[in-house]
Amino acid sequence: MNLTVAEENYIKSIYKLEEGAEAVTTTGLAYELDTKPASVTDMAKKLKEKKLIDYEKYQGINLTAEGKKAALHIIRRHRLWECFLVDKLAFSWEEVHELAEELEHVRSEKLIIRLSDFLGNPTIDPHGDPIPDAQGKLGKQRAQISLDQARTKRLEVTAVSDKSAALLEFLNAKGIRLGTQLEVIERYEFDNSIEIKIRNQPAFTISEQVSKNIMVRPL
Amino acid sequence: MNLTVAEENYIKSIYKLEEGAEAVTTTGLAYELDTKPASVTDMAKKLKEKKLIDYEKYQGINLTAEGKKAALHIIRRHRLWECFLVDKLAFSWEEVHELAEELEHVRSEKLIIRLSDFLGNPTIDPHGDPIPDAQGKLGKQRAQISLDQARTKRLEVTAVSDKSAALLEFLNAKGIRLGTQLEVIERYEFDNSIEIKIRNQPAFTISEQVSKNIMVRPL
DNA sequence: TAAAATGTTTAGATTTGTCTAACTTTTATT
DNA sequence: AATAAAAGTTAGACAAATCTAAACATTTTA
Repeated sequence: MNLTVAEENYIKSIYKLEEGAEAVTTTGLAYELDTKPASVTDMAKKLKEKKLIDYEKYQGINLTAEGKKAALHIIRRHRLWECFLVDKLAFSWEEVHELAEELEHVRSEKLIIRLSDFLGNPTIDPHGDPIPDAQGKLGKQRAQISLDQARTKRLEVTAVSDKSAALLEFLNAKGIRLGTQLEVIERYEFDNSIEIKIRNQPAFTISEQVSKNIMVRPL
Repeated sequence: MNLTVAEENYIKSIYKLEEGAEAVTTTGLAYELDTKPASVTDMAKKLKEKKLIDYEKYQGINLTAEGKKAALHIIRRHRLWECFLVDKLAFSWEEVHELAEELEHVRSEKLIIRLSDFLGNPTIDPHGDPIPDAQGKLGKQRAQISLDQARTKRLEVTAVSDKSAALLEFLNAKGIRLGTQLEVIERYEFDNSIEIKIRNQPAFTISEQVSKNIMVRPL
């Protein structure tokens, strides 16, 4: 299956939205891809033709098995390049998403296998997301929960679900990275903000916007 | 200056043909890019508009100073990726050209600077070609001469000018790589073939086709 | 349940890069 | 120098990916 860059981006975004359990709507996908609903409808017809998605007029979009497999291969490439950029070229986690968006479209099975070997076949990327293997299989993911939903006091950061430079820079500034251990001091119901503390540093408060995107596991 | 992938490929090919001292003709460029003369004429108008080439109807194509600078940056990216593929991912020299053709179009100054650092700021690529620096400057190139024109008996291979997998695989098979020391045993005028010997191995004959593409320096 | 609001699709246009076929200019040949 | 051949250009078409504006379908809400 030979996909264009645009097709690959659609497949990846559909996969992402499907994971979030929402039905994939024309508008939602347009928003995700920063394009217009009309463009999504056009592309949906093409991807249906290629049997990568199930699509009926007005009925939303879903990946077929084949589409899912394609998505996992693209995601594998993306996450391996992110590892390369952080581990080998010393980029910080907020810089790599954009670059990996471009590198991921270089299609060579051999390149990706060698890159993975070179990196020591990593299983998670710099944001804590799991890397599919060469067959497109995702290792069973540790049960993750977002910080705003966690109900224990002591937690460890396992991933970040929003990869925007803005959020990641904020987390850098606060000293929050993968593996950081947190203690929840207080939850404020009126705005769902949370007061947290890292080690012996002074406590600080983060908004629901932020805590929703921090994935944690209980300690 | 923001170039499309197609524009970058044109600029790179024009640079290559200009180096070969030939005037860059519509047909020659079409052949180099595996496209049609009509397409070249179309693109020439665009590149002239962007002031990257000098072009007048029927008068051939030449890079402007700005065009040359752009070309050198693209070539820098290409050659650095080739180094990465060979040095870090253990690809052989005949495999990397194609992959680098894709990787070179990821435009990020920072990425390329870091990649270069990571590789130890190499100055020649796996085919013996010099790598332009971050300012687009080419280190003064060692005077190179092709094997078919060399007139001394003992020579060292410094570069290969044709990067096709076919030629490079042939050279692999014969044990010819960068740095290989050769002795010319005989030159046959009727077909310009050359009999050469490596170390203590048996002599063998190569065609003019091949010897034209092996760059050497006298020992 | 009918009207309004929201969401989706279609139709037609645009941009980029390409092509073929016809035409023009330049170069080579007699 | 006239003409033939080669090289280069133009015109018009096409595919991919996008857009706007208008039409259509579904969902919400009053």
